[in-house]
Amino acid sequence: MVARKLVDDGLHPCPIRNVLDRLGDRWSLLVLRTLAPGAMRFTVVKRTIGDISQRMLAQTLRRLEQDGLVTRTVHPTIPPRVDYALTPLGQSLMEPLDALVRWADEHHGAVRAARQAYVPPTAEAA
Amino acid sequence: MVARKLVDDGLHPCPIRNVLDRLGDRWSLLVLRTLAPGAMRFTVVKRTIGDISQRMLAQTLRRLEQDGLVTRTVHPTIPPRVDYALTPLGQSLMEPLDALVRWADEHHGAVRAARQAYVPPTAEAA
DNA sequence: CAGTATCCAGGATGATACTG
DNA sequence: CAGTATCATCCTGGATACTG
Repeated sequence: MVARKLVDDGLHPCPIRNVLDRLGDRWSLLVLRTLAPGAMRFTVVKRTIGDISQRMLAQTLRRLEQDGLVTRTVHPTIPPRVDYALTPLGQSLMEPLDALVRWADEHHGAVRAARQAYVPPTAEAA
Repeated sequence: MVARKLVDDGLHPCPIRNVLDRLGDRWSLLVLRTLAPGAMRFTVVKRTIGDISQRMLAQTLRRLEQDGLVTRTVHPTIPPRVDYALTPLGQSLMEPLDALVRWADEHHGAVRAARQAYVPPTAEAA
């Protein structure tokens, strides 16, 4: 989802779409899952995901924090150190999320196969 | 997810991201859920969702069909009639999907509250 | 009815550079 | 280290018009 301003008030009339739209961006779910094992520093999250830009990670973490899914803890040291962790709310999301991931894991074979076998409707020239 | 070409080969190295990226667009999950009760005509799906354009619905249905989640049945009548329905694979997705929706339904209150209470880090001028 | 083709705007994302 | 600011890009999705 995507073109709709993801950063807006998040006030889609339908509460489900309201929440799901946020998780539907490219990184939220991934970041959430990365944090699942426990608190982690900014850089570690970045390295773990690999192909996320500093900008996107910061932005995503902000939104997750804003939604109450993640906490941000600043350690006043030099160099600075900031830890991110799931809140109880964030952890409660892990369960349904894991279920979805499990589905993806179990069925991606079928999906790939379907994509392979797919013949566009236009070719109905039988 | 979003900026990445959703229509690409869908060959993200990680199978989970590969599948999830597809479902992460603005309409897929919604269309899937709309079809959950049973086969439905194009127009009915469109009306049920309400705020989806003809273009987006057609495109979304195509992708779902391509991924083996939905079937497309053409009745050679005039005017034409096309029914869409979930495949067994599509139905198997309903379960984890419902779990996610249930989560959203149960916790959107908490999320909204968090958004309300949120104070951006910059304001740390205590 | 069920789509497809085209045009267009907004926005999500990435790269780069700079700061505390 | 942990960000923020800015710039450029290119995708997503809406609107509209046309077809079988």
